Parts: sequence; structure tokens; C-alpha cells
Amino acid sequence: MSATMADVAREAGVSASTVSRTFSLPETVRADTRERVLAVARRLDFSPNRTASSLARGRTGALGLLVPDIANPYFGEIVKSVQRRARTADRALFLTETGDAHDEAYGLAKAMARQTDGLLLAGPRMPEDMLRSLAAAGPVALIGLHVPQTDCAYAELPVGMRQAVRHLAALGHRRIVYVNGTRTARTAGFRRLMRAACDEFRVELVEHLGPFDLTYDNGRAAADLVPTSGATAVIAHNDMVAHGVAGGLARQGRSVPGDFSLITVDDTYLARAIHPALTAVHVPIDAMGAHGVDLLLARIADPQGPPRLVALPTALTVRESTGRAPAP
Amino acid sequence: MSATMADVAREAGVSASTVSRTFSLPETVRADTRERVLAVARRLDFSPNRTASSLARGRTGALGLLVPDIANPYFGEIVKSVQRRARTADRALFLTETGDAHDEAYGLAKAMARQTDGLLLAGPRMPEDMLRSLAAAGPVALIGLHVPQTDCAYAELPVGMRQAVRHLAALGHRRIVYVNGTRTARTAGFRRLMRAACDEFRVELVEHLGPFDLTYDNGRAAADLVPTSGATAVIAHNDMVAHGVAGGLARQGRSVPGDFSLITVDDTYLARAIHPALTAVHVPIDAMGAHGVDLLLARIADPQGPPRLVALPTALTVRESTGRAPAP
DNA sequence: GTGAAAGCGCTAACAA
DNA sequence: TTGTTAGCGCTTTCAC
Repeated sequence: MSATMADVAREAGVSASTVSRTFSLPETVRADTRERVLAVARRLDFSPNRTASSLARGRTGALGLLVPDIANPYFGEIVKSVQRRARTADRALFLTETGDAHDEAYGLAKAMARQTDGLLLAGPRMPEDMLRSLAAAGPVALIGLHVPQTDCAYAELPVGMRQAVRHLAALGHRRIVYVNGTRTARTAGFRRLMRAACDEFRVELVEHLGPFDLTYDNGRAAADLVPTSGATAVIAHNDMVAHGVAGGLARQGRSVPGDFSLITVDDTYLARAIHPALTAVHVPIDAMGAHGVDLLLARIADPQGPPRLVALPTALTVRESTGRAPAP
Repeated sequence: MSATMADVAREAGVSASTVSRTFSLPETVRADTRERVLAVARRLDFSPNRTASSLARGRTGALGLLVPDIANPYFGEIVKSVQRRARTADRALFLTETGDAHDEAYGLAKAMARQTDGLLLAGPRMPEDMLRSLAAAGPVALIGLHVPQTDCAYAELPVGMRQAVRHLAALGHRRIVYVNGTRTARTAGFRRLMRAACDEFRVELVEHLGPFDLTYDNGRAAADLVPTSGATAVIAHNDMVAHGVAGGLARQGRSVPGDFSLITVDDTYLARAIHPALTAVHVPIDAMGAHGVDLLLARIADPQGPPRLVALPTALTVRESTGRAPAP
């Protein structure tokens, strides 16, 4: 089909090695022969066959990204930033959606590891030992999650969460509902955080831990429980859920922030794309994706190096969904 | 590092070819030797090296997907369905975000074509001749777009659009605004459609063709133009824009559907995820993605076959954002 | 600075 | 049914 290095070599009157060097180590070949080779290559519309190169080199040049749910805007934005960073590093990106099942995700990761130089796991719903086993088998970096002894880029939530609770306390809220999720890795730490922050600011915490996957519909369902809880403010675990809570409250005819204040965590474009715009604990998704790629590339370059953690800052962004607590 | 076919062959007392066949054409090797080979393979934790296989076979087993904007829910849902279908076909998926620049998208497509067996272009913002040139160079299928002489899976919008206008006409709306976008391939056909439908139902059409990229913010800006247009209903080109229009109207203190009715096109989860839920021309995104993959696989299997078009049905889904026109 | 030669790990005739 | 043999297209010592 398409021209090979041998073809170019013949036409240019050099050996295949020289053609190869022209493309992978240009500075090692004399300028004029290089030009000659490139001219022929251009004429023959030649470009190196990546597959052959991968085989010879022993690495593919590709990275693999696994996300639980592509359509979730949080992961959508992660995919976006990872893909962008990968491209600037001249790496192709394999994408796989894992869903929520541990074993399947593990199998998919294993399979993908074979065709890539390294794996990026975003918000993996996997027990730590599986993650460790993957990391032991090849280069792996985690995004949005903190697992000791593993390369990860994650958001430092305590600061932002504390600001959120302080903000509500300052507005006179004395009792808040926290709409949590199940099954995600950050859930546990999250609860502890909320408790600590609420204790510090003397706010009473009501948890809604139902079997909530972090979906719009579950947020909507959670909204029905809010008015009977005695709380005047809600903190939702992520934007999808917050969106559902907002929709549910609106449907009940409740006003935000008139009747209830609402704070979300993550701050994807969804948080700005509803009315009222949501006050949010901003998570630097973009930076997390980019740092994830960097960590992975570093790990690929030096498989033995010590694990690195990159903690990105979070902060409260106040918008329209929070206001003074209604008079009792 | 990891075991090779030669290793397995030696241990199992067979030739490398037999090991190869055991994995790629199992039925051609006798049951007992197959078992023996598989046992050894398991013991050695062997699995075939895809890169080597790709090189020998002359195909990679991977598909490439290009989308303009991953974070846009419309494309997010397409990526999701494509990735799912690709997996059931046992194909890995390369993902690239192209952005809006024609030439860059073209270059990225060319590059990706080299490492895949075929390309899926979703909603490409590219002139037809570029698309044709790509299709001439290798297997290509289009998603969400109808280009003659090319394999495409697209939504048949006339039906749904006509229903939308009829719906508004029946509710007493006599003048509607259409918030269009620039630069996308479907724009032109869309305008014609709207005109035809509006003529049929004796509705006056106001077009807002500003330099609108299809973003939330532009929808918001468009909303400011709505009240002065004299229209009582709005049709938005996609969910992002519709979302922005809804947000903008809410901010102005206008009620939907009390003051203005609003219809969106695409019907991603966004359409349901705001209050009021949006009446929408439903586009079967999932089916489009799946059919796109099937078209591509068929094209890969038979590069010479005639081009195939798959037109998926659209239909109006009435929700809460449309109601009777306000009395003049 | 350039060329010759030996692979990288697997596949696919062709023979046996 | 299985083995032998010759690549797939590129990279990389090692000489020159």
C-alpha cells in the first residue's frame, strides 16, 4: 500500500537505517542527506508505520484512559483534559468506559495495559488491592483519588469543604443535609470531612446515605427528603446530584436560595448551567487530568522512582444558590 | 518481560504456529493439544502481543473516533455508545478531540488513520471535500451527518422538526425564534427545514443567526434577544444552547412556558435535567453511535461495497417547557 | 555519518 | 492436524 522505509531508502540512495534515523534521531544524520531523505519521503507520501515501530521499540506510544462513565460531565471534562495533554506529549489515547463492576473494570484495565505504555484510571470504583495489583503490573496513575504508594493527582477537598460549611454557618444555617453517594472511593473520607467541618462551625449534620448512585434522578429523589429533615441547606456530593436536587426542589415549588441553600462539589459547567447558578466547591478537573498524564509519563520514564502525589487546591465559589437561612 | 509464543510452544512441546492458531483459530487445532497449550499459557500468564499481531496481520484491530468537543453532552453520549459497541465487537477505541479548526481536524484524522483500521467522525466540522478525501484514503463512517456517497448514520430531522412546529402552532404560537448555530454541517439543511415547516403551519419564523457557537453562554446571550423579537416560542439548535436560553430567560424573570415556550433539539440528559424539563426533538444518539460502528466495520470488511446511509427516526417528546401562547 | 545484519513477536502460506 | 519458513516494517547494535 503505502511506502516503506525501504522504498524511501532505495529512492534516496541510502540505507534503511538512515531513513529510520532521519525520523527518530534527525540530529544524528548529516543535514544534506537528511534533506534528501525527507524530500523523497514527502514525494512518496511516506510516514513511518507506528505498529512496526512499536514492535521494534517495545513500546506503543499510546496511553490508556479508563473512566466509569463517559457521559458524566465530571469524567467528560477529565477525558477532555487528559486527551489534550496526551496530544501535546504526542501520545495517542485509548479510551475505555468501565462501568461500576469491579472485576470487569479490572479485566478491561488488564487488557488495555497490553496495548499501551501506561494506564490512567479516573475515579476508579475499584478496591485498593486491585489498584495496587494493576500498578504493580505496569505504569499506572490515578486521577481524582488518593491511594497511598501510588501516583495520583487529586483534589484536596478539606479546604473547600470547610469553606462551604463555614459559608453556610455564616449565613445562619444551623442544620444541613449532606447528599452522599455510595460506592465511590472518596465517600468515606468525605463523610469524615463533613463531620469535622460541621463540628467546627457548630452546624448539625444530617446525612442522606440512601443507595444513591450519583445520578440526576437520585438527586431528585433526595430532594423529596430535604423538607422533612429540618435542614435549611444542602451539600451535594457532585454536580449531577446537585442538579437533581435543584430540579426536585423546583418541582416542589421550593425556592433556592429562598427556602433552601444548595452547594455542589466538583463545579463542572453544569454548576453554572442552571438557574440559579450553583455555589460550588471548585475542583480543578483540568489540572487533575493534566497532572495525571504527567505523572504517568514520569512513571513510564522511570518505573522505579518513588510514588508521587499531586494535591490540587479546592476552593468555594459563591454563586446564587446560597443565601441567608429563612427565619424559623 | 512477558512470555512469548515461542516460550509457550517450547513448554507445550508444539510449534509456535500451533500456539498462534490456538489463539486465533482455535477450531483448527485438535482439542487436546489446544488444552495443553492453553494450560501452559495460563501457567506462564501469556497473552498474545497485539502489536506483533497487528504488524503481521496488517491491521491494528482498533478504531479511531474523532469528536469536536468531548465535554459537550451530545458528543459525550456518542462517545459512550460508540465505545460500547466497539467493545462488543472486540475493538479498541482511539479517541481524539478535534476542536473546530478544519485543517487541524484533518491532520488529526490523517494521523489517526495510520494507527487504526478505520475512522469514525462524529459531527465533523469539515468541508465535504475534506471528508471525501479522508474517506478515499481509508475506511470512514460519519455519525450525525449526511454526506452523499459516504457511509453515515444520521438522524432524520424533518419529521421531528415538523412535529415541533406543528406542536407550537397548535398551542397558538404565531411567531417563533430559531436559535441556530454557525459552522456546523447541519446548519444549512436545518434552516431550510425550519422554513418549510413554518410555512406549512403558517408560523412566522425569526432567525437568530448571530455568530453562535453552540454553547451555553451563547444560548444565554440569545435569550436577551428573544423578548424584543415579538416571538412567543423558541426552538434551539441543541441542548447546550437551549439550556442557555432557559437560563437567560429565567434570569430575566420570564417564565417558561408561561411567557415563552422552548423546544430543544437532540434531547441529551440535559433536556430532562433542568426545570422545567424541556420539550425536545429527540435524536437517537445511542443508535447513531452503534450504527456508525457497524457501518465502519462493514466498510473495513468490504472496502469496495456501495456506500450505505442509515437514517434514524426523530420524534417530538413533549415535556414541560411548551404551553399555550400568552394572550397578546 | 552511514550501512549491514539481526531481531521485535506474531501470522500465513505451504509442506508434510 | 501440525511444523517449517519467510516475512510484516522498523530499530539498533556494531562495524566501517
